[in-house]
Amino acid sequence: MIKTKATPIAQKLSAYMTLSDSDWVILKNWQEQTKIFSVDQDIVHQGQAKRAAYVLSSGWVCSYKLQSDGTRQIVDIQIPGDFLGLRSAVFRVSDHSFMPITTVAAAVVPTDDLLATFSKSPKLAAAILWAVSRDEAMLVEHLVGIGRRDAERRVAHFLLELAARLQLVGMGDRTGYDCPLTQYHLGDTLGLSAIHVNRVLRRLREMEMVTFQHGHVTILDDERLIDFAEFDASYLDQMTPVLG
Amino acid sequence: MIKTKATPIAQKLSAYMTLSDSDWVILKNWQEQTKIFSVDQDIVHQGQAKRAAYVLSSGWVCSYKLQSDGTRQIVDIQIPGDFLGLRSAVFRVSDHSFMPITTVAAAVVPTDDLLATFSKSPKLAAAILWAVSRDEAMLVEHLVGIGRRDAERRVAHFLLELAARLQLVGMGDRTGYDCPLTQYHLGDTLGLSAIHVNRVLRRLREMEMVTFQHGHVTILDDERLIDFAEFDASYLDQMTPVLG
DNA sequence: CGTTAGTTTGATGGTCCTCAAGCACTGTGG
DNA sequence: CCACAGTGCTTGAGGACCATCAAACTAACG
Repeated sequence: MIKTKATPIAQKLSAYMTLSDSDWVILKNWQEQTKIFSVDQDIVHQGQAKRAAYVLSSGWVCSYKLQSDGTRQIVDIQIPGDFLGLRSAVFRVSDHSFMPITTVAAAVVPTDDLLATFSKSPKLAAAILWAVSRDEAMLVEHLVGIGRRDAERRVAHFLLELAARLQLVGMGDRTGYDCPLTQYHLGDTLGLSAIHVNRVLRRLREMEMVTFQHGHVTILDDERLIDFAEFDASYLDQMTPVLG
Repeated sequence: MIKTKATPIAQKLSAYMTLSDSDWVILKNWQEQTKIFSVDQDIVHQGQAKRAAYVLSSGWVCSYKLQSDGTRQIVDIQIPGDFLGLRSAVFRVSDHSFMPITTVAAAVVPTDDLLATFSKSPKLAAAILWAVSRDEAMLVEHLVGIGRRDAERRVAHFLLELAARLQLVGMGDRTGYDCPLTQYHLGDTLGLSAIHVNRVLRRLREMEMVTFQHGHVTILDDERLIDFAEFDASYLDQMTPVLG
């Protein structure tokens, strides 16, 4: 298999376990039907005749919940290689909404295909379950961050998590990554006001640990930042399966 | 089937879908091996020869994460009928820890039995997946609460969620329920200090909406409380399956 | 009857929000 | 080519919300 042509999802899953040739073909076939979403155009699932999940092939998405007073809580940020609406493909949940942050290309995976994959390749099924499990671990970490970390650690931790995730799909390295999020996105993700996010970013910059300017996150002092944020990446990659 | 002998898990799942006689038997068989945990004795999964999940039959548990500075974030509260360590039965995740809040009786469900159940009864499998999905919806709602609700709404919302969950297993009604949580538990769950929780509870009491005293939550004004907390129970029960 | 766990209240201060305004950059239409 | 609007970033001032420290009180329990 030619690795340079690997889709983000294939890159991500193969970092977790060795995929067989047929697995690669299955993942490649998922790319057949692709949808494009443009910015600020809500990705809606309701009322579709055929229920489907998506896999992001390019672009960023956020899943969020709106409250009656107009405030928004971003629950999760999706980057290429991430699933989108996997649960809502199986359950008719009144769940969160999705909104593209950039222009997005997403592969459509019909529920039937997904279930077929599960029976065709138990290994791939395990890999997908791993990805889902990882998402939930991130959700827990997110909760801990908002509940029990101060603003600076919260921002630092989030930027580091993004770094780790992006590296897995080849969209960044130890020195940094491109990031289309605005300070409003950061605020709504971390339970802070955008204004406070700005001040926090300034302080982190002054501490010469990380900068976030012009759509690019630059990690100046890897080690000190990780130490400061008490970032422990184990929740992202130390998950090994019992079965398979 | 005699409903009075129903276990909490059976009660909960049957509220969601009609279970066949054989399903009831499977659930009953899960009760064969039961473990007792006493208060403050951590429930640990690591290093066990045979991996297993638990189903709470009585007592309350909390799952939490500790931080290096000593603060604790409670991620979820488990009540009778809830699963415990379902994911960590399948994945070797470095996940959160569990601690009993009261003395706890938990049915041990070996991973093998669980997987066997999935193939034996697709309907029961769907019901279990529903329960898991519901847990994640609660996690999301928890995140939104901590991120974007003020302390009073946060407490009110949490007490209402507990009410709804407990009613499903017959441990409470519209007027209230017994609750073994301390104000420290509430604080660590909601990202508040226990002291502030106390003040908030006093205010809610003075507003004559809800009281929490002597281990009992009394809902004084159902309607006004729901309105105040902007509590929308749909994330708890409006989830219907696409399949099955 | 002393000990411990949990609740309650007061005082003080810090973190973070809100309001307000200025700045930089981008794309658009006259 | 430039005015202008729109979006996002930046900084300041003032204040609300909630944490922390301290201490008294109550209930449960051996």
